[in-house]
Amino acid sequence: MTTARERPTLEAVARRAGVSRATVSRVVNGSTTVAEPIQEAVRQAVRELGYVPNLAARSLVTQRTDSIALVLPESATRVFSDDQFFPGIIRGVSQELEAADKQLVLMMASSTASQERIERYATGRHVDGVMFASMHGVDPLPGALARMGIPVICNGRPLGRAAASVPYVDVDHVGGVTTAVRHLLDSGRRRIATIAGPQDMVGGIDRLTGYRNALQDSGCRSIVAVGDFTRESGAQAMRQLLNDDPHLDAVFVASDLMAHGALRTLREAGRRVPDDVAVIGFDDIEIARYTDPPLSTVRQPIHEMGREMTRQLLRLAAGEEIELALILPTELIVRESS
Amino acid sequence: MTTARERPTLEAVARRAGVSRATVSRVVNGSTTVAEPIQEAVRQAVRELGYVPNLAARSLVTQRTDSIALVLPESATRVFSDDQFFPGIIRGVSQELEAADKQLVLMMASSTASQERIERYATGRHVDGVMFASMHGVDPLPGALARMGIPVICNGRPLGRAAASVPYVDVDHVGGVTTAVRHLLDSGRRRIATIAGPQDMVGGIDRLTGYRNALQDSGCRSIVAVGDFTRESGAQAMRQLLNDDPHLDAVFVASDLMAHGALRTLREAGRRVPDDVAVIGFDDIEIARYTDPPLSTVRQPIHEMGREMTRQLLRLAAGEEIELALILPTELIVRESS
DNA sequence: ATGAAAGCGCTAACAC
DNA sequence: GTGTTAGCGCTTTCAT
Repeated sequence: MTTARERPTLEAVARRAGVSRATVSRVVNGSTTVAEPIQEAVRQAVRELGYVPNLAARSLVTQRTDSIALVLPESATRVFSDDQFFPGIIRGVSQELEAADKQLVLMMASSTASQERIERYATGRHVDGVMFASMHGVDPLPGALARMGIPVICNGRPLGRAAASVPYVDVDHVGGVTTAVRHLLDSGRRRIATIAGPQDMVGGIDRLTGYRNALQDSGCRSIVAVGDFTRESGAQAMRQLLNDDPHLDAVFVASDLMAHGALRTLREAGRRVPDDVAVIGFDDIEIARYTDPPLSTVRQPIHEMGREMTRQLLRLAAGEEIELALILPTELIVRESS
Repeated sequence: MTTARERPTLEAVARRAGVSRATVSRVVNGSTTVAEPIQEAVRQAVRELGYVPNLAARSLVTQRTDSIALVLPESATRVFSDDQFFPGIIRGVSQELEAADKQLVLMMASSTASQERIERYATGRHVDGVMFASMHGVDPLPGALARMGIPVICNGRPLGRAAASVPYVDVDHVGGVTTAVRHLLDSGRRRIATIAGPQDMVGGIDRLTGYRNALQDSGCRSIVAVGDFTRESGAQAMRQLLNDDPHLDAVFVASDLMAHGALRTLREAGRRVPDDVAVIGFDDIEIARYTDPPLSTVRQPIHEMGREMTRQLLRLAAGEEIELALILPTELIVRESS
């Protein structure tokens, strides 16, 4: 049943239609310089034989594959958690790729083995370009691929040397956080803590930097706990902060998911939000509108970032020059608690 | 920076090492019939030139690509929701593929355009085989690919004609549900309702069949509401059931996520679980252990199903014969409420 | 053990 | 407009 039945080639179609291979190729690829009756004859032969072009052969000569990889250096468990970052990026990417009629190839890589397989896959020219998102630490792969002449773009400024050579799309973490912390200062808060994100990810690092910058000018001291962007880590970090400074009156949390966990801890500890403690998150995920009280947050355009990243990569793959960095704006969303 | 710098070919490596292309090919592919000093010379040339084999050229001659597609005919939003089915399957698939050193290519297809792109991709021999999961309605693609001689396997019995020709891996929905409903009957319940899954998916259909079968022998009448496997639809369906029969004393819910929603509705309606209404779900997702009360459920081995499906596909791709259907057992998990 | 040579199926000049 | 031809980069007999 699955005997790889002889599949018809261009040659076979050409014979059947009584034309040359070149003509069949033209028709298949939609060239207009073929007489209508011949086009029809070819199409019929294609139909009768069930001909489908062999992509390997095609890309061997065209040097294109019309597919693009999105690499997520995360475990499947993490990618499919309730962190809305991943679906946001993927939807943005899919949308642009669909418009360009390119195929998305999604690759997750947690183990070293899978990283190597991805490297082979990309350097072997299986894809026309590679996008990276949710990167951790100093990843050598983007730089390595770029050096081999493969179009590469990162979501989030890459850490390490790659930052200077691999183009990226990111949001203005520092600006957004600064605005948020200033807002807290302006509303009279003085003991402003933060729950930072993982310090091996650029989002985690930059948002902590933003917090520190904003406080520096104010004379307030910084109070820091670190989470890993999960809800549970937010709850845990909040407990630690309350322990470190029971009198804190505000907290900036580097992700809404962590902020959600932090709200739970605050409630358990009998603190009223925002009366006793003001909370501002980051991401503007759906759930932020439904927490009690609704969460003020810094909105970052994740979906737009996915789209923009894709557009940039396609330009790169088309041989155009692009900017090294494209930074999208963030926006403080203040939600009055009811 | 992204000038697709001339990439070295076998030819170049051969010249540099002073051997023939054939010898380089042998070394690169790990043939043992090459003298050690020559092997070393070749490896050095490969290193110096940064040679990477062109996969398109290779698969043109070998007729293999060493990559396998997993097609999910769902939107990204759905795939990345909190339905734990997707990560379970994907983890199982990844694990087996990794062991076989094959690359996973994940493809989501909601629109017609993306379905066509996937068809081109697979028929164009970009992958050595295709797996389908979470299928809706009668999907012609699996059968079409199989007819072209492409190894195909489905997760869940395909609906329509494909059921007879495309091999699949599924769990024993009917058996599991029957056991569950019998358990309710045995514990004295007589007004047993069900919240069914979507009736365009085999899981939804078969679980409803199981429910009907089990009731048929008992003389109890069936009370049915239909959801779409989401939590919200479960809450909604439960409201309808309570409306249809305020005196129902049990409900079998076709997924734990819907059961979670149903529990909420029951609580809101002032029904005690399990005293007033017994609830049994399906899936045994993590959250079932933490609901109030903990949820009895039918466990299906999703991760194992992903692994088994992959193993079967790899056998198929290797030219072996496989069974048309492989059905994994389900198991009733009874959780005593505290 | 190594090399020569024949393709794999397709596209793209270049002729006509 | 259509056909002829020369590869794309690799593997794999078949000689040696």
